[in-house]
This record gives sequence, C-alpha cells and structure tokens, in this order.
Amino acid sequence: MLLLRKRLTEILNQAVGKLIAAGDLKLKTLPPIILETPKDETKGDYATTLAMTLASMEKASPRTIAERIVNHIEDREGIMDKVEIAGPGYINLFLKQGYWISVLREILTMGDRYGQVDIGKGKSVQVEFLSANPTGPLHIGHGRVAAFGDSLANLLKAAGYDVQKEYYINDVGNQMETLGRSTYIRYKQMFDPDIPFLQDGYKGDYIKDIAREIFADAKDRYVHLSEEEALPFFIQYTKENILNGIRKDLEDFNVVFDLWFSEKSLYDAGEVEGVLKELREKGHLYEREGALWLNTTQFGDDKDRVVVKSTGQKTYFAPDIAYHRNKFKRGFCMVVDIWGADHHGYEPRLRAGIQCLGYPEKDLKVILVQLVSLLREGKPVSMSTRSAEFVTLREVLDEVGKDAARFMFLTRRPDSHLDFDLELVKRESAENPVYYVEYAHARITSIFRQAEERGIPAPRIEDVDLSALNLPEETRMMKLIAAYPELIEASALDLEPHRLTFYLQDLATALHNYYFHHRVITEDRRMTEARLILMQGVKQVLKSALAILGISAPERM
RNA sequence: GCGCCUGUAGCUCAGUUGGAUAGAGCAACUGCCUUCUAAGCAGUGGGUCAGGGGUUCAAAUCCCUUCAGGCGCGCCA
Repeated sequence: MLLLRKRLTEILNQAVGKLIAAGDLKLKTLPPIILETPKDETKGDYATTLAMTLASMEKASPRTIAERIVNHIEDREGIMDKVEIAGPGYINLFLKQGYWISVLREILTMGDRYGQVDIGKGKSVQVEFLSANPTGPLHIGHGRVAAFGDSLANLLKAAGYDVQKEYYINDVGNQMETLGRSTYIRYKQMFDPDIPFLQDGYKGDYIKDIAREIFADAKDRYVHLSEEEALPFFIQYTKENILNGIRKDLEDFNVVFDLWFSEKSLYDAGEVEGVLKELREKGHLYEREGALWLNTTQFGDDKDRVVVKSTGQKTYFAPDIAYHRNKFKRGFCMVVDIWGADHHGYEPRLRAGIQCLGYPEKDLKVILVQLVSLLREGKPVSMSTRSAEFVTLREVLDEVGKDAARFMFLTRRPDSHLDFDLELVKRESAENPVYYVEYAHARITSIFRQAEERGIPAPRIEDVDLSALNLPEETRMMKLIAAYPELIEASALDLEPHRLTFYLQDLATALHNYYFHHRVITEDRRMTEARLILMQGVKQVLKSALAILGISAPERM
C-alpha cells in the first residue's frame, strides 16, 4: 500500500507541475511539499502551507496561489471529499469516509503485517546499546538506555531493516583485575575479618554475596593459594556471575540481545593488533613520549589520542576502533551506538577513528541518552557503582514492574534529562498511562469474549458491510490507525521510538471514549459486525505498537 | 576556561522539523457505575514556552546573548 501522505503529495505535485508547465508560476522546479495533519479536525485531514511558502517569491498573495493550485488538483482515485483554502493560505484536504473504511479493510487483511513499512529495504543495521561494564548490577540509568535501545531496534525492524542487537562486554583490563581482587578480599575476610578492603575496590554487597557463594562451594581451597594463583579464578567467577545477573535482569526487562560481543575475543582473534597495523599502514599512527598516538585531529577531534600507552598496554580506544572495524566488516550499512550521555566527549574520537580506517562517518549514528537523576521524595540520591550507592534496575522492576518502567523511560526523548522519583513513580504506578493503554487492549479483548458468549463469532472481513461505521468517533479511530504506518516510518527515520507512546495514549483515549458512549454488541447484527471489525483493527495496532515498545498487551486486567 | 545536552501548566513531559487558538498525564475541583471491565467517561481551573535582542508573511521551534541545571574535557574504562 502506498502511504496516503505520498499519494496526496503526488496529487499536489501534479497540480503544481501543471502550473509550472503553463507558465503560471515563476518557479521552475517542483518545490518540496510538506503535508501536516492539523490539530483541529475541522481543518481537514491534511494541510499544506505550500501557497504561503511560495508567496514572497511569486509576489502574489498566498490565497491567490492556493486558488490556482486547487483549481488544478485532479483526484483520479476519488479519495478526496473536498479541498478548502483557509486562513492566511492553507490548503486543507478532506478525505472521503469511504477511504478510511478501505484502510480498515486493509488492516484486517494484513493482520500482523500492518504497520510494517519498507524504508529499510532489508538493509542490515547494527544497534549496539547498554554495553555496561560487568562490574556490578544494572542500575536505573542503564534501564533507560536498555529500554530505548531495545525499542529502537524493534522499530527499525518494523521499518524494514535487518537488525542486529548487540551488547559489547568490556571484559579486559584493570577494572576486571580490581573486580576479581574485590571478591578475593571479601572471601579472605571470611577467614580473617581484619584484612583491610581495597581502597578503590567495588564495595557493593553483591561482591560479598559472590564471595559467600565461592566459600560455600570451595570452602578454604583458595586461602592457601597466593594472590597471583587465586586471582584468575576470582576474576572469571565474578565476571560470569555478574554477567549472568545482567542477562537475567535484561530478560525480565524484556530486552534480548542477538549477540554478546566480548572485547577479549577481539584480542584473541588478533583484531586489536590488526587494526593497529592497518592504521599504521594508512599513516595515521605516530610515536611520541614512548606512546603510540592516532592522529584523530585530522578528522576533527580536539587532540590526538593514545592507542598504546608507554607501558605497552592498549588504551580502551584501541579495541574500540577494532570493534567498530569489525562491525563495518560484517557489512552493516548503518551502525547505531547508544551511549549514556556521560560518554558524549568520546564521540569525536570514535568518529575520527573510523574515518582513519576509511569508513564513511555518516554510517555511524551515535545516540546519547541523557542520564537519569534519581530522587527519593524530591531529594537527590547519588549513584556510583564503586560506592555501591545506587538503585538497581532489579529493584525498580520489582517495585513498579517491567511495563510501567519501560513506558516511563520511553515517554521521553532520549536527550531530555529525566528525574526519576522512586516514591512518585510508585505512588503513580496505578495511574500510570501504561495501564491506560493496556486497558484499552484488554477491553477490546473482553468485547470479543462477550460477543463469543452471545453467539457472535469474530466476523471475517470479507463478509462484513462496513458502511455502518459512520459515527465521528469511529472515523476518528479509523484515521488514527490509518496513520500508524506513517508513524512507524517517521519515527524510524528519526530514530525516535518515544513517539509511539504518545500515539498509543491518543489511540487509547479514542477507544475509551468510544467504549463509554457506544455499544459494540447490539441487536443490530450488521452494525455489531462492522464495529467488531473496527475493534479488531484498533486492537491490532495497539498490539503492534506495544510489541515494538516491549510492553505486554494483556487479554484481561 | 572550552565543548555537548536541557530549560514549556504546581509536578513529570510532548509539541508533526518555521504554521492556524501551545497539548497530555499526574495533582486540585465538579459530575457519571441495573447495560460489552469505573485501571474508564464528561467537565473546570491552571502558561511572560527561563530572560533579552534579531531573522520573516509567520518563532516554543532558526541565529546571537545573558541566566540556571546536568554532563564531559586522562597514557581511566
């Protein structure tokens, strides 16, 4: 199905084209035509400001231009009811009732495929997000990134991309060392409480839990070993344990990755050395003060960056370039990185890095998700993994639930700062808009249950006469669900899944309003079936959008 | 000091890429359950779009500037 917006744009284009051909306009080429949907229904289903935009250049009044355009509009398919010129020079387009009914028919025919568009054309896209260090449980800020990344990936899938969701595990380096040592000390403290803890160690209770676990299994086996001998085990065990916890948390948050990519595997496969070699061959590396530098300034970075320290150790940056080279080598035509906004300073460096390798900068999209400020009763709570003072994603899930948490995170643009007041969220949890939306879905399901009980099976679209759908409330719903594919397309292009949450609230409002004022199941069989079809269409779209957001669509509540 | 993000109703946030009278949820107030689920519906009040300049037919939206908040500016990860 060709999107409606495109069809109308085409019709307007033809009208303007005729004017140009006839020399009735000064401009020579077709101007871009932007169709907007007026907030006020009385101003049409679509409107364009075209005539106003052209006015100054044409040296004619907007209304005159609008009239000329309107006179040349040809609606061959007969989808338009009327065209009006209003206000300072808007051209307002009204569509026929029959058009909306034909869309409803199409929705039912397409079923789950409705809302899937093809701007991606099957191109493969990688979405890497979260990639939290395996040094502690996920906290609430991670939850926001996870919800966003997961939903964005789903959205891109719906828009026709072949999407790979990926988590990059930083399982190499000093922090792993510190992590393992933290568990090791906690373990030793179980034999001698006087042993001092590490100054910069991970202080959270989860480390103690892991130490207890090791103790329960191994008793005193590791006390007798030297630290060098014992450490590899503690590092490995702690890392695995924490990673499993992260996996479990994400699973319960309805976030599933296609691939968990290990940083260590890049080293093992020689890709870090490989990328350094390639950079050297391309002439981007140089030595200074015993360290190896990449000349990122050549591609707009503030300063050049060290990739190999004077100690011979690689910086974090080196494997990161290797990882991104790996991504591009796998053939992704778009690579999306989603980071917490505290990493924003890293973007120019990485961009420069991939350009040094010759990859086009535009294929990398970096989305920064603003941090979550955690409040309790309006007072700020500081969060840091090492000091162990944070609220975990697990706690949030237990307290407010997966659906409410995801919806909460997704009703915001990623770049808006979010104040998350736990007490407030708990208090508002029952009134949370997410239940309002879910309730709409449950209500419709309930109607179908009722109909079934009264001997009215769900009608088949081929058998139903939809002309009974003529209430304004019905038209409103049909228009809303007809706009769904456009919404998917636009939000996917702009990488903005949050728009779906607002759309869902609008659709739910329309449904609740309708439900309250009209009955679906009545004595009139013809009308009942038509309305059931409409309900089916609304339900279909609710379900589809909720699925993209990773939120459940309950059958009953 | 420099850079990035943000500032919209009492609170939390949208705002169709510059368009018509700036919206929603929560909170406050008023009504509505013998009928498919009241986690619902209908209504009321609430705004110097942080402040000030500018650009134009038109600015919450673009430019400049001031103020306020958040985050960055490592041979850390």
